[in-house]
Amino acid sequence: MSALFNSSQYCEVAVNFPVGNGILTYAHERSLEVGELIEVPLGRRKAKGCVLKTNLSHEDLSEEAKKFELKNIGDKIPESLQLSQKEVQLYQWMASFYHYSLGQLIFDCLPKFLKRPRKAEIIQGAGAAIPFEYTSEQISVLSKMNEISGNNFRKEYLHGVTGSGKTAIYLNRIKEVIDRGESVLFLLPEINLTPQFIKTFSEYLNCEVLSYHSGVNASQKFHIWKKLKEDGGPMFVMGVRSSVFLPVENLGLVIVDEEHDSSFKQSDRCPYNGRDVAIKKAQISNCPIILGSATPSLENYFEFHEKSDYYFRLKNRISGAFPEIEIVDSKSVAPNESPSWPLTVEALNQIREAFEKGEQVIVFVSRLGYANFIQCSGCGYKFTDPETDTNLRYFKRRHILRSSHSEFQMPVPDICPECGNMNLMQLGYGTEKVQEVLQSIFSDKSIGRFDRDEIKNFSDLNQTLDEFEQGELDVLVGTQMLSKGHNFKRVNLVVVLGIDHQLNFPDFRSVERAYQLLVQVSGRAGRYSPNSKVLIQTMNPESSFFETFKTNDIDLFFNQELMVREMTGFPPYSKLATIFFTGRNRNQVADLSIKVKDFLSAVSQRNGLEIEVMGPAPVGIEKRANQFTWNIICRAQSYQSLYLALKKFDETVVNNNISIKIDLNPYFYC
DNA sequence: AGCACGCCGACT
DNA sequence: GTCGGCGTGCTC
Repeated sequence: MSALFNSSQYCEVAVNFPVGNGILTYAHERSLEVGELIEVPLGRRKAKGCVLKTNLSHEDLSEEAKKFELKNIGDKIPESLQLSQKEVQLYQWMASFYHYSLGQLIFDCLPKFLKRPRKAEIIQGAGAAIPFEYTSEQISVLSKMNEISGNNFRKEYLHGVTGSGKTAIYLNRIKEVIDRGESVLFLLPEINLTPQFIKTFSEYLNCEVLSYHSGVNASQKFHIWKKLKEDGGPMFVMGVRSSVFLPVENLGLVIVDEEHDSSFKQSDRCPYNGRDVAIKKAQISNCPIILGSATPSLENYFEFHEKSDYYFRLKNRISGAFPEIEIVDSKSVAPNESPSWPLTVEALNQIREAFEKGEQVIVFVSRLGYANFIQCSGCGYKFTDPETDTNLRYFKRRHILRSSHSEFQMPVPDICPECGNMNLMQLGYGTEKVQEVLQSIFSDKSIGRFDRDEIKNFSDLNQTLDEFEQGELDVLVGTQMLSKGHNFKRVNLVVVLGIDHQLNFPDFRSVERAYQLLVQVSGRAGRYSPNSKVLIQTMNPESSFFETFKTNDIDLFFNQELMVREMTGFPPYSKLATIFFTGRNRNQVADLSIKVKDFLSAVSQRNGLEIEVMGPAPVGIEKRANQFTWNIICRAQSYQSLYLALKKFDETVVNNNISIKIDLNPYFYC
């Protein structure tokens, strides 16, 4: 150690604050390691930080850093963890890709540090032999997978229709990695992380199995992090989006199931996509990643289909058959004229027939509650949420009006507060209404509901699924929650209501989403029968969308949709980024949006980046808790040009009382 | 994001 | 006279 003179050493620290990239320079005397979590002085307070570079000399510093009288770092954060080189690398990539403060990102992703964390449940897998036979199609896919040499990073895609046995393929691949002593990270949407699913894996894997989801509390989460840091033994970790940050050592395989699912996209804080971060994580760990789905995202279909050697396909169901698709014109049933509304006569007849055959029925409805909103027939007054100005949804059993966009709720009023009229109309329908209608028509049957309103936790979920399994329920009326994974033995009729809402949603992905939803919902019918049906009610039965859907040919759909995207210039033929501006003063928000638009257009022009900047415009819910939000949308041919322009923007645009958020690869286009 | 400074309204 | 409202500005 050269202790002569005041030859201080310096370090770069990613500090948990939202300005720029969040990286600041400090002096340090004690020895420091990259990835250490420390406290640093920031203005008149202390902030948390993560060490990025150590032992820098004065010459190593940037001109910017030299202008400051650099302060000394503080102590190590007590009870904290230390990040590995690979973790730091992943966060650095994310911060740069998503244009987000590195320090803030790290502390957003890490668990809360606690003195005495409560133990989380870790299951010891039984390692039983797989008792079922693989089909010839599964064997063929597995042998093609085995032909690929090496355990290095590569992106694989497993595209298998619903009921084709993707899980068995995963299981085979996972077993192989565990047997060689490495760990596996398996990401999936929360609604698919069912107890049944966890049980399946723990039965056949000969290692510790742990799951990470919203039901795991902060204390248990920290315990899991510590356990993973200390124990490099083979482990099977399955979890939701945020599990991608778990410090799994000796990672040998990453799987992202239901890759297309919107729940991999985070919308608040750093708006990352867990699937894309998982790809980067696999790359950093130099191991393969498998993306899987019955309904690939168009972006990934475009990337893999007929382009990749690692695109694998299962086209047949293990048992049962694909359901017949019947499109029914719902214009025949007018609201409030028929007691069966919103169900058509055709739907009711087929439900009755299913009952006569001793079968069960699933009715899919796109919305919750009893009515979408309540309106006064006298003066047209609508009951709205004071926070967001959106219509309040009517929940009959709870006797409340509730907002879908905030916590606001109120008792159902008897009279119109504007004109005193007592005739308040209920408009639109949701799951609760459909349940009531079915119950009144089939009074000797038992109609259950399966939505966020009714199913609040694992135990509700298990109970309702058990009741359905046992035949105590004849019908399940449900939302998206019903569309994934479940394997019902006696369901050969699925009725779909409200798909028009999905199709008419003003977003370039609305058709893709509607298609994915229909495929997933259809996947619940005919898992064990050659004769099953999906009945779809729509106001546009002649639409070519349904013609395509009826063919059961997903390649046909994808090719049509790709043509539309190419003509309109949307992803995968372009890359998008949305920039949000939020502030209390509407004019300032609008002015800054315009300034930034002009700035980005000029940057693009000057550097030949060919970026199209659309907007600005207020967002769907412009005013929220007294804050206004506007956005602009940037469209480019490549990530590179988008990156360059947004980097210039980060470096140049300074704002004081308007907060700015960049959403790269936004999921919603509005 | 915090946190302090600073300049105007109404309270013991 | 001072307590406190939240606009403005800065953080290695």
